[in-house]
Amino acid sequence: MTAEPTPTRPSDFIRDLVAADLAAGRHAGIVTRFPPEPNGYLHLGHVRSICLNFGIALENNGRCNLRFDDTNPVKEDVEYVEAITADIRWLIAGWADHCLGLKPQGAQPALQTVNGRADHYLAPATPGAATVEPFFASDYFDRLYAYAVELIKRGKAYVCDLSPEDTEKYRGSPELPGRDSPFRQRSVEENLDLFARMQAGEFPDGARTLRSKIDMASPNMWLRDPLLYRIRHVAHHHAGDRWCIYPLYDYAHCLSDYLEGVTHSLCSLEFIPHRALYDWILGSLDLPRPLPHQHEFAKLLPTYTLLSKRNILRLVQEGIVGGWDDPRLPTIVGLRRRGVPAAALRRFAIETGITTYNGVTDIALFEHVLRDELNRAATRRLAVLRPIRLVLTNLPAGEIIECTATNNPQDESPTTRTIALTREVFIEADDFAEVPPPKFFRLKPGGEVRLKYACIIKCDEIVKDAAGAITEIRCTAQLDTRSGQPNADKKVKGTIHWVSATQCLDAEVRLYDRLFTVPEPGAEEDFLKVLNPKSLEVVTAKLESSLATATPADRFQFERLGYFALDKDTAPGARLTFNRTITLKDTWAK
RNA sequence: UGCCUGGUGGUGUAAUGGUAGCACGAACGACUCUGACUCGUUCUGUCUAGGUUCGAAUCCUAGCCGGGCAGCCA
Repeated sequence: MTAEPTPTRPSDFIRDLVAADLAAGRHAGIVTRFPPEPNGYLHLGHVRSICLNFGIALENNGRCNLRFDDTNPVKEDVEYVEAITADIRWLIAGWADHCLGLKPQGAQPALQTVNGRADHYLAPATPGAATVEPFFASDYFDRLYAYAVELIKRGKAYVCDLSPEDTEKYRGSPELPGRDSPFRQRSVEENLDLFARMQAGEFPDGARTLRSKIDMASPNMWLRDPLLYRIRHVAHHHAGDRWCIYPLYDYAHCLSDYLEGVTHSLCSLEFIPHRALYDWILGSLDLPRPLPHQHEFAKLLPTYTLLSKRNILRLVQEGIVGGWDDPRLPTIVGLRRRGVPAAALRRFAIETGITTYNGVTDIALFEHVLRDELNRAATRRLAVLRPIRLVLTNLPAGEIIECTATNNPQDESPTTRTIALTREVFIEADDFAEVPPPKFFRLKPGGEVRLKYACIIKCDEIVKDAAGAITEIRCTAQLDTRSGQPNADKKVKGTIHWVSATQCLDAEVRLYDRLFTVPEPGAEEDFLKVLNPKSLEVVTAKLESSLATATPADRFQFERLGYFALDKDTAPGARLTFNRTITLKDTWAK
């Protein structure tokens, strides 16, 4: 008997719970959902939720609906709908694309009969359907309205005329019970009439609300007759101008889940007190299908970054970064522009696990998976960020020595390319020291070093300008140490990268670093005071000429420096612009 | 003085009454035509006190400490 190869399928308390529900026959299949509000961009913190929801769908042959939780038109915009949809597609591409739940364009929940009772259900689009779109909570406004009428008829909801200020006063505080609204005992007929008139636009914003009738003395604040509907005389980005009353999150969310046949509604820890309300609303209606259930897990909070929309917005608005897709930002668009592969984001989310404990995750773990992904995938190239001229005095000008370079040593059968060694080359300024510190393996006066893929050179002379700055290093090339030559196996302690001074490209290279200098900038009194002044440095680098054909999809390792990707600022035919995604690990303490 | 949650190395997690393990990190070493990768060694942990039990991170009691809850936001 041979052992089964054990796939590293994640296990956590939510997956256990899903498995248990399946085993108990509570659901025919698994449906999860990812419910962003279209009022900002997705960021690193969302990745855990996306990977959890899509991962569970994937592992159970289910689906994960992309649903916009768009119940607050004053904060939302179609711009975000499109950006978020694109981010999700990119993030799950090649992994869980087939689990992405979408619906036929314009589809609404359909009436059906279940066990002799009327019911509504919105089926997903069949795979490969021509015109599809995400789900929208706002597509359920008619249904939600009908459910609200039903709640009123059952004596479980009422129209309240209290002002926002009075509503707050009547609610009490966590230590003190609230008081019943003076409008709590209105008759069903009056409630029905008033609710219809709210919908008809007879009252101004804030004049009335529809509230659930639960328990104003509940120790759970979210059970003190929470609001179901408020009046907002504004048009909606998706639903148009048909409505002037809009449902609140708690009311819309559980019912949206139900209408879509969601089985497991996964959200973050702060919604724990809302769970009782989620269950109350669904339980107060006569719904024939199995009810969805809410389960909570801890948000992802990486160090050295800021995740809240408000804080990211401030960085954008104050011009500290260049926009929502600035590569220093933890937004998905920013990360993507920086060159981070989606697979690295997924691994980070999966490897940090799922728990109910709110902690911080060392960003070093992200950097580790990022380097690991890139190490496997990136094509090696030579580039010099801070060039210094080096002359091989025993090579005639104009002579070109072809050297063979490996494209990726991590490949099983690595391919190679040819690079040109010429009399004049550039090396990294850091790789030469006139007065070397201890254990300096690189080039120094009288010292030897290998030019990677070429030969060993010896430093004979330093040329300086009037100010004493080094302008040129003069060396002798030991051509018999090239690969295939008799002395190819000669050992030297250091190997450095280089590019031909005559066969190279100029490029703008943007060197990014962490945006903040402290692990938890969000805990500072003012995070602007802990900004890393060196989060971006722009240099003009010298690249080997094969990089001329780089495309945005390529991932490169500039040897001994780090991983780089072409930036979208690169205009066709113009000078190349590269972003540094992450440096190579550097264990040589400087 | 309310209710809801939660506490395992520096960090993230596993162990579901039976050897406290894994990963990141850090330190040192080996290898190296990338001071990368890889490999090896080492480092640090069950919040506290009682109890149940042959046996407790796990169950019970009490305490300590942390997070959350009073938007017509989600």
